[in-house]
Amino acid sequence: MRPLFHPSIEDVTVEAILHALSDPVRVAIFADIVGSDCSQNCSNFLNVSEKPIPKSTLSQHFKALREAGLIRGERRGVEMHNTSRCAEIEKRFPGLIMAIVNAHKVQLAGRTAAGKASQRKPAGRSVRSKVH
Amino acid sequence: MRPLFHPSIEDVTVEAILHALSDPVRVAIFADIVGSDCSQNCSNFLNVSEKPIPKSTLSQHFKALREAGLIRGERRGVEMHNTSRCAEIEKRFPGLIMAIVNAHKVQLAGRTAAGKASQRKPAGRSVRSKVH
DNA sequence: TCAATAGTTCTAAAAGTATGAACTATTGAA
DNA sequence: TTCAATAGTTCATACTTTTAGAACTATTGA
Repeated sequence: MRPLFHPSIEDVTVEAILHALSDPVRVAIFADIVGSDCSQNCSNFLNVSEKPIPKSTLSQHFKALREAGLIRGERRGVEMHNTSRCAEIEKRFPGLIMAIVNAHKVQLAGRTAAGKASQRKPAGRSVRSKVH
Repeated sequence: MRPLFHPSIEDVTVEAILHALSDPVRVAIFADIVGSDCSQNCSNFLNVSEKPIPKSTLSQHFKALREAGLIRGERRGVEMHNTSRCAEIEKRFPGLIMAIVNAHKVQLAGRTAAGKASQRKPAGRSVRSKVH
């Protein structure tokens, strides 16, 4: 178990950030870490989606967020303590994180409203499970 | 050759936008379309990267941008006319596109400066070609 | 009608992602 | 201590997505 890799802020790229946050599970995790910016560990996120997510998958998602420079993971005894690197990223790419987190709120609000109004499922196809 | 698909603005998702713009070639294309928001066709982009990009790949990139709702493609005689859907997206997700395009400018500026100062290649590993 | 041009679609290979199983590290009890 | 429990990582492999050459389609102008 080699120590976790965290890129230094100059090595953080927009592409990596966008890629990391283009996955619904990862934004959910990230939004949560940003929201309550304190103790957060993997097992809290076993149910971010409808289906429970296997822990190996979750671990990979955390790795993706870490390596994109979005979060910092630190071992606290037996579990993991994750914090967002918002402040650093804000300096490097002003407004980026805010805009993305905001857009997600808008989208979620829209979906909730639509669901309440007509009890239908969201129309948008998932990026990941799209059939070509 | 079925007519090109364009999602209606309500069906555009943040995930799809981020995913589309998490590819260096696609942001380059998109930034270009946004910048000079007029006639733009695929063959103008055969050299956006160091290596020339095959036209089938380019076509797929344009498709990705279209299906994410970022651009609109319209046939103009023998070639394609692409325009950004920034205005619509700005209404749905205020500030999102601006922040992303901006972040890319910052990154590009940083890389150019670093290159001029020390003639070294950018340190960041590509998201796409990362070895695990 | 035909050649040239611009782009799409098809297909197979390459790259990336998900997940069960095995493994590692830390803690707190017996 | 030693050991079981807990939390997370790594490995192997199946599955999905992306890439790019080849074949195809649509439009134009000679």
